[in-house]
Amino acid sequence: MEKTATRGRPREFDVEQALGAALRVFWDKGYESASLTDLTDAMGITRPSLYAAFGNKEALFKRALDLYESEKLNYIHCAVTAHTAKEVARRLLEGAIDTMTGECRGCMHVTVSVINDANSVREEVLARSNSCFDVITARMQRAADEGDFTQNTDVAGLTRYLVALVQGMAVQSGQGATRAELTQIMDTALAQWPSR
Amino acid sequence: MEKTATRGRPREFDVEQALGAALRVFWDKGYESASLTDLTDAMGITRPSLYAAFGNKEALFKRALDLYESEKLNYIHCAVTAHTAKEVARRLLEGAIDTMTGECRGCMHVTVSVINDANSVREEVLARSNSCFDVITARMQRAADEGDFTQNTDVAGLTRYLVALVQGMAVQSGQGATRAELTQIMDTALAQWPSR
DNA sequence: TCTTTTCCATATCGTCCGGTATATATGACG
DNA sequence: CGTCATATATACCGGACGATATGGAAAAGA
Repeated sequence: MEKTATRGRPREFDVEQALGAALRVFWDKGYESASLTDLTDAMGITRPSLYAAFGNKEALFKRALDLYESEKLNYIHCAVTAHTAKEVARRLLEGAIDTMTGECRGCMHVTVSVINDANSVREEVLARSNSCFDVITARMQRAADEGDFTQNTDVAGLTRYLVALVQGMAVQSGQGATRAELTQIMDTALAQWPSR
Repeated sequence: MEKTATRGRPREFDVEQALGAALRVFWDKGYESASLTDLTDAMGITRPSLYAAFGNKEALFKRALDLYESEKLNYIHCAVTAHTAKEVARRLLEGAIDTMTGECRGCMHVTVSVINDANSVREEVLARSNSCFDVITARMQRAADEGDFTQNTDVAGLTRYLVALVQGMAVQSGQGATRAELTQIMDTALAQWPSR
């Protein structure tokens, strides 16, 4: 999609690196609270360079969101390949902990969607958040069909429950919880999981 | 604390009612995203009236936070009076659902604390959030001392787990989850609870 | 009624916001 | 080298932000 224009003065900064820096800012502050000054400072570029490379703040955010999902939420698609529902849950919670104790705290979907602001970006994040939910629901439904649960289990409820745990860990992580404390949550949940 | 000055022209609006309106705005939008225009529109007063009655935006927020805790989070102090740990959990989750499906969605503590902004108000909210956590921890520790759990239970972990569920429900509620969907989460959690 | 006190309405302050116009620097191509 | 296309740097735009100065309206006390 990027034009490989050789004509003219070449760009002095690395677009992917700048995008990574922008992601970290949005991840921390959400959309509205991340100012252009925050962004350009973190990206090490000037305002006109940002607009030339990405269009505007909203387009930059969507690019950052794509990067977030492909690099930071890939653990979800990885987790659903596990062979049992409990192993799916374990990998989901572990993946969440790894992501949330890495370069930034919390979850970008949560951070952006929690504020009931009428900004255009929230709808996009909600849709993507629901998409993650659907992936897990489908996997849990398969587990139910395969007789993976010890008792009659409400699949939608169990999925919502699992996602709520991840979102709760995101909140606590953003509030300063350590990796050990997040692991306590995971261990407590897995000790109660309704299947082998 | 309010001066009962009979001298001069009396105030034309009801302070408590205006405070309730301000609470709903902060509850929806958090601190920074709630503009003075949002607030005065909802409160039905003008800017100078707001400043005369409450001092400034930050002071108004703290007053609203007090109101939120005394009117909306009282279910926590009510829940910990239950006789078993499981009943405590049930009342906590039920109270959370009731609060989050009332006049506003989500949890004000969550909304304000997820944004990693350096504003002065966040620290206050984090402290109060931790205070809620401590109340539940103390109750769960008592339950453990009274032999309330079926297996050896990590009290801090179980508390974090329970709080994570409430916070996750807050996130989903803010994302549009219905009361029935939140109840699914509660039912799933209680069906697995590690005690009678 | 007159003074005092406080409230309300309007208009405005300085600052930061997202976004851009203008001018200059730099490198590819002929 | 000269030309052209594009990047960068500076300074700026209109608008929204939190907060206030100012002036008139209204009610209590003398």
